[in-house]
Amino acid sequence: MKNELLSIGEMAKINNISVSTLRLYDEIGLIKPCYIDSESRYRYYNIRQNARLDMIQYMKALGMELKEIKEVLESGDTKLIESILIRRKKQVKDQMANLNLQLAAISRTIESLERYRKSPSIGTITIEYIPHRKIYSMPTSINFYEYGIEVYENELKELKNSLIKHNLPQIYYCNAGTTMKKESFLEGRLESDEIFVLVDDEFPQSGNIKRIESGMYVCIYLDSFDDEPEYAKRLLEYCIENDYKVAGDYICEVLTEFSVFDDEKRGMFLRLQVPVAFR
Amino acid sequence: MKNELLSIGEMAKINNISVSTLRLYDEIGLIKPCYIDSESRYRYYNIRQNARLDMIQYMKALGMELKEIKEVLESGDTKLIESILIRRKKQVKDQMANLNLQLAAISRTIESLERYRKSPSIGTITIEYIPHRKIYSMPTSINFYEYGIEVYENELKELKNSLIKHNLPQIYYCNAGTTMKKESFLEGRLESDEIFVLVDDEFPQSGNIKRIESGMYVCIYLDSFDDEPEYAKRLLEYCIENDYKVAGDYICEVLTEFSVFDDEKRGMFLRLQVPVAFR
DNA sequence: AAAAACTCTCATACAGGTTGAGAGTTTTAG
DNA sequence: CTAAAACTCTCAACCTGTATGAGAGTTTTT
Repeated sequence: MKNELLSIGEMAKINNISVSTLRLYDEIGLIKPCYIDSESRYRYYNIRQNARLDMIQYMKALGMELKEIKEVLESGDTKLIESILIRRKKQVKDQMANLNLQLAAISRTIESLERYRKSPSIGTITIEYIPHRKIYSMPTSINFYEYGIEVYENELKELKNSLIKHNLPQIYYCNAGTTMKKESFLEGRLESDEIFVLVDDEFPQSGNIKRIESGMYVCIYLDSFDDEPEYAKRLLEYCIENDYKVAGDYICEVLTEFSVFDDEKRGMFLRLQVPVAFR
Repeated sequence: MKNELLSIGEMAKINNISVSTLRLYDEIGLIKPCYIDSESRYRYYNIRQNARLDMIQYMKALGMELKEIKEVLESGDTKLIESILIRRKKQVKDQMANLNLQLAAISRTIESLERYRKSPSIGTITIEYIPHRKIYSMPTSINFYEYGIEVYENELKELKNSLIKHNLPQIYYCNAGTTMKKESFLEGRLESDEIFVLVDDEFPQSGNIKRIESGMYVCIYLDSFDDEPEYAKRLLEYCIENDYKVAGDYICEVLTEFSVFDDEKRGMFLRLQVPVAFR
């Protein structure tokens, strides 16, 4: 080692960086060794070059790309740095907003899984208080009860595309459901009305957002769409037998949907529900 | 197109995903087309497969890796999903903490640049109120005024390594500085005392953190370390001439450091300062 | 002078795709 | 029915910011 000159390994060590990273930076011209032995091709650095390397690491910590860093270092233009930083600031904010959504979605999913494990067995009928909910919904264009799962899938796709088109976070797309008018339900006709996804309070307000009021609901649990007609019937019968007055529209809510068990069918856990009033 | 079957392009379109991504998912076994024409090798999907694709996209939105998603889908174990989600939750939180630091650092840097542009010309002497500051500092092991920039660089490196060793965010490493005892300054001896980086209030408390009190400071601006001795002398002379009583230790503060203009020297903007009391 | 430690170049791998070439297949228009 | 348009196939390369490793050469230490 010549006086004042640092080998690549030394330079790497004092800067807490790897040797290969230094070689990469040399290659792309971010920071070139101040001397290269013409015979051995060994790279040698001067300790003064730390300043530049610090700057590189600092900009990297700010989340800038190597390309941008190079550009900035080459131009020597503080205006350019600033504009990149301002852009970056926005990026970071977006990322944070995104992570917040993710976090909320993860929590919801974990809760959903817990509920799945603790949920009553298929066919159980309960009378429960359900807090108010917000939904993002669209009217169904076809009554999918008549046409089967394919049509339902299509409607769901459209709902999803609508989310995308309005630039809304798709991450909510997990707890979905459909509604049916009270009248249809009471008359035993299966006529889909709306399809929706549940959203939480942070969801941006928009035209398609509705609120489902809190209240007492009579519910029945099941695990397949195929069984919906039969279980809806049971639900209605139960209401009549027990003299509950149906007070609002019928909802078929997907509590948990983990299609991990089967490739073709939605692995589901559903709760059919109607709000009731006590006379 | 056969009835009920979707070509890869159609499947891609209704799921807002690219054709090549679908091919990739096929290749890694995430989702296989339900039918492949044995002659043309064209992939065909069933609309029911949307369920699985939805799940994949949902998990992706949760920040899971494709590998993890595959694992989960193959195992069909909700416990596994949950453990991955819990791990992921922690990751997301860490990332957010990181982004918060980044955001603060970016803001500081933008401010720093603004200050740089608006700063007085070299040699200007000012008397200003400076709010209190927090620093992360280490005593200098050698008086680098005697040995020059290389030694300073080394000290700075050690400070940085100390940050890393204590697992502290390196992102603060931008506004650095050194201090000198009041007595040394008054006697015109250049003797370095401490080297530091400025940190903000969110910085984790630790043994090396000190507070520099707010107050009135006499300051002189310059743009190179090399000029420090001369400008420190001028600062002292100014204090004496104007009968300001030096009330504390001397600080050499790096306001802006953008070594974009030169490979070898720190492109700097410095402010030498001493707190003063009015008699 | 030998051994240990270091460095060189070149190649490969990672994730999660995107892009493109060149060939073959299906659908549509006339 | 045929030609053109649109689609799809495979295979390969590219992106970022490194990490890892092979095999050869160089420097430092013993």
